[in-house]
Amino acid sequence: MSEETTNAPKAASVSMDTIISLCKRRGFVFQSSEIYGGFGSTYDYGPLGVELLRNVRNLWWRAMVQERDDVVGLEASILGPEAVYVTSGHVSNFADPLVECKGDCKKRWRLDHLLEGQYESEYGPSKHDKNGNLLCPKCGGELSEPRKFNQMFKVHVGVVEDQDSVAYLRPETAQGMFINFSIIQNATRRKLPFGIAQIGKSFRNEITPGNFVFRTREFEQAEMEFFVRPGTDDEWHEYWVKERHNWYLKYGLKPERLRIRPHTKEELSFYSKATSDVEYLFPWGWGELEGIANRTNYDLTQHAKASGKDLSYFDEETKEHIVPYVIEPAAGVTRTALTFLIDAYDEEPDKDGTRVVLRFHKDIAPIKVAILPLSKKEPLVNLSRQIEKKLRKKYTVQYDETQAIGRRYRRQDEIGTPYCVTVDFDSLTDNAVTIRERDSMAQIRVPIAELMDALSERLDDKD
RNA sequence: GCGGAAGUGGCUCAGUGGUAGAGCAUCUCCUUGCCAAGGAGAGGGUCGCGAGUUCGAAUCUCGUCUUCCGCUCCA
Repeated sequence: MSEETTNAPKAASVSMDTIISLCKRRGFVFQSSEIYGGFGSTYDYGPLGVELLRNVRNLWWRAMVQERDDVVGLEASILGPEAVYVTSGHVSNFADPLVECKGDCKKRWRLDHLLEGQYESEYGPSKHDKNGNLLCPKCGGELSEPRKFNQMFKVHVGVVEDQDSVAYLRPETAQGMFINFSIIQNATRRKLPFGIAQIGKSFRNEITPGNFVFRTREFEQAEMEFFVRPGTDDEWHEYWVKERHNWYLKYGLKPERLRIRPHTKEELSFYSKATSDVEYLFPWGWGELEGIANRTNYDLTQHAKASGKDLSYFDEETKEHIVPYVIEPAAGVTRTALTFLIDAYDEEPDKDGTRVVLRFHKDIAPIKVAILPLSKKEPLVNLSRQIEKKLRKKYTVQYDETQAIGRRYRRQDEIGTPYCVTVDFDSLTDNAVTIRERDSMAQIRVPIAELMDALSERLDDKD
């Protein structure tokens, strides 16, 4: 399944420092709580960043829900009772017991993996001291007491401290779909196969967040649980892997920087029968954009057992109760937005400098059109403002009148605006303006009366 | 969390004991000006935060927060 090419694919040559700097300078995304010294692993999205995120969400929602008859939406709560996450397995499985080498190498090991001998292939048979205690597989050093790293955020609900109850911030949006499966199935009268989709924030107390917004403790997921008949799950799994791969291609990610990678047995999650990742070649290497997992009937079965509620599906044709299998495409919204940014980044040599362009797909671009009067003199400004007002009803627009026109084009290039509309002195007499295209820098003259149609032809989907 | 490196205006960086500089960016005015950096001017930092040493600290010490690279984990 993974696409091996003869030429090794090349990651974007842009450095993360460049991306991080651009993101802050132009108001895409930046460190949160900066005036207090910054707060680890949290980021705030500025004016351009929110538009970018919104585009990612909307395009995902359109493809996954609105354009399909077999998927419906959901927005479940972020707070959940302990029972949900005990049942889902997250309370026990999301707490990795780790031991640390107190010797020279200071490496950390997962105790469970150590006990199962998972490191033996690399480091040889397990080492023990004379009392039979395990030693560091690498250097033979003494190991620390195991410590648990629970990756879920535990919160306390209730105003009276000693009577509060434990709740968790969801570590994935998926559980909302499972625990509401029957309600939604009844409400929408959907027959198998059908899916429930949700976009929202999830929280994981990652041991090591990093790579800018790639791995953060608070992140946004776009997940869909697709319920199918047992026995058809493998086909559907394959279907959704292709479907999701194509989605990224459609919005312009470079094919050679995308690949599908099936998980090995060892790395499968506790709930998964098979998982394939859509991976992107980031500046720091391959990283997961989206995981498409076959979660089997694990979650519905567990929740049915724990809650005592029947979560099966009754098939009218065969007159039997089925616990559906689940195929789950789970994408990261924030991660996807970052990927579009990195992938779109381009520098081209210029007279004596560089032109920085974000070559966003038109649907991804935060700003669609910029209105630029050639001069700040009236009546150019007035005319430009009139055009701006009209375009704002349909598109995200920026108006800019400061400094030289060439510089303003560059500013728009740097934030990936596909089109600039320039109003000049001729516009006053010929009632026409210039549309300048980002990638080719080509210009065409169109009558103001036809401007909206001309832009629509370029920016809107044609059916 | 552990090991290593770092934290000076929006960005990149200089300044290593005497109360902060540069380039770029930003803003204003001039320039009838179509692909950046022409002219004149302006705003902006107390040097991550806290404490200590000192007559005096961005510059030394300690603590703390944050970032980056590894270990681990995942959308």
